[in-house]
Amino acid sequence: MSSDDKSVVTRLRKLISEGGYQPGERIGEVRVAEQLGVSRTPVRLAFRTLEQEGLLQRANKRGFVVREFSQEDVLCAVEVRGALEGLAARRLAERGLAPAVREQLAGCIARGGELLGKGYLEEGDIARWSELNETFHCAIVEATGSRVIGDAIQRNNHLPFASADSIVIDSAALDREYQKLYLAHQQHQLVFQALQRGEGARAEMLMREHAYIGLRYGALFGLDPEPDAVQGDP
Amino acid sequence: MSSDDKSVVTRLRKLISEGGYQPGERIGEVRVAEQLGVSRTPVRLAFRTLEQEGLLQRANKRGFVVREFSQEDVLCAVEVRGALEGLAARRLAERGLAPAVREQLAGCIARGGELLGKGYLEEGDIARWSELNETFHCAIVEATGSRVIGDAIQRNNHLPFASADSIVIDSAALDREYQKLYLAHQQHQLVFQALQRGEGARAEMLMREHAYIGLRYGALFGLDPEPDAVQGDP
DNA sequence: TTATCTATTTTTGGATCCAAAGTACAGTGC
DNA sequence: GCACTGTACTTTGGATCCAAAAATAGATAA
Repeated sequence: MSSDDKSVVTRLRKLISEGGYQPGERIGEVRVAEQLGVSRTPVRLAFRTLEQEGLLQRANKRGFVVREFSQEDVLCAVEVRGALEGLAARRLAERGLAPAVREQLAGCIARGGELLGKGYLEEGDIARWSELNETFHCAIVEATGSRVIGDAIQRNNHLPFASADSIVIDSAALDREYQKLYLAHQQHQLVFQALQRGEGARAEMLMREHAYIGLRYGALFGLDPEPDAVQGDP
Repeated sequence: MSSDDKSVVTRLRKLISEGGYQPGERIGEVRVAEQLGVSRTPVRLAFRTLEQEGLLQRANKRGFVVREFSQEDVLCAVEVRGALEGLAARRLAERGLAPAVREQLAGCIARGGELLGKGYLEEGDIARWSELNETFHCAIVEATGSRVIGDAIQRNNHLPFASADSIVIDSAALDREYQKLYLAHQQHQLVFQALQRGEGARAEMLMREHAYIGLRYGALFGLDPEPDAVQGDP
């Protein structure tokens, strides 16, 4: 009753990640069902999905608790993504870029250059970057052909702060965020270069390093010296 | 009715991987429910879990189909495991081996040496190797501390032919399988050496290469020149 | 003869009901 | 006063029921 008809899994995921339930807290079916205005059945289904995604954890033979993520876990998730996207990039470089993919990646980079060419960042730019960044990363993964790597990345991305577009946060320091995005843009260009030249190892390593951008690159520009937000809202 | 009380997910996973349902085939709730002697509810729950694991795939807005895996998919899954276990090994090497872990790994290697020391392979040896191999790999992953990498590997392992102990098959050519296992044993020793010395990059690369052993090493010993079993029955 | 529209049937998704397992609380005995 | 046990309540898991959506088959018209 209380909201739109987005899938229960999505809504519950959001509910958890926005702090509706604290990490480590027990999460009950009935309460969630009431909160989402549905019966217990879809909630139970969603619990299983979220368990597999790693957001929920089976409590001692009895129900689920919200999984808590340490700094270490977030780092691991980022490194996992780096490893997997690196793998995808290497495979793509080794097999050669299909023209369509080449086009798509070039398009992303062109749009990125446009976006950052004016030398500063506006409010809407963040969303635009996020979108093209997403497209860039997805294009590389999808070009792998097989869904196996993509699925692995997808599952990992459900963990908090693991996905590729959990970068820009501090919209009060847009000037410094600009520098970070510019560096990201340059890394995209380098990855693209390596992919075009068939430099598999280089593409892989660039992609792996690129994964750290949301986690370790803030320090370069005086941003978030110690990021301590672990789960949930920006 | 028709079987023991193992979890529905496990039984259904086995049912699928043993060819009860063909890859690409639509899988219906009612039929599975009847086959397993349970109601539709637990089957629906299991479907969601298996969907996340990648064994099932949503048919366009209507039910599920059994996912089909190409040779390419199997290769991808193996490479994903290599990338992730490599990551785990690197982290472990960089952080140093805790004495307990060192002990456990050394134990695995000692048992492996014992097993292969006699120069040939007996029937029960395969199960023994499988068990110690499992222990070795798990120990490295678990020593990472964070569950994130372990979960990612675990999920990947549910894909057919992806897990670390899908190696030995041909029990009619035990002599040649012996050579493969011996090479695996040597690789374990090298990984252990690298871990002890804190050689992160080496440990990672060794582990990545080691992942191929179930897929590409048969050719060295005149085994399975073209493995074409993909999903399910031999 | 074929294509399209409609009706029936099949099947999934959601809600409710029932049983079983676990937990908490209270009472009693040592 | 503390511990143990029994009972009641909470909560999950499984089964059944109902509705809605899609597929299939049939019929009619072009």
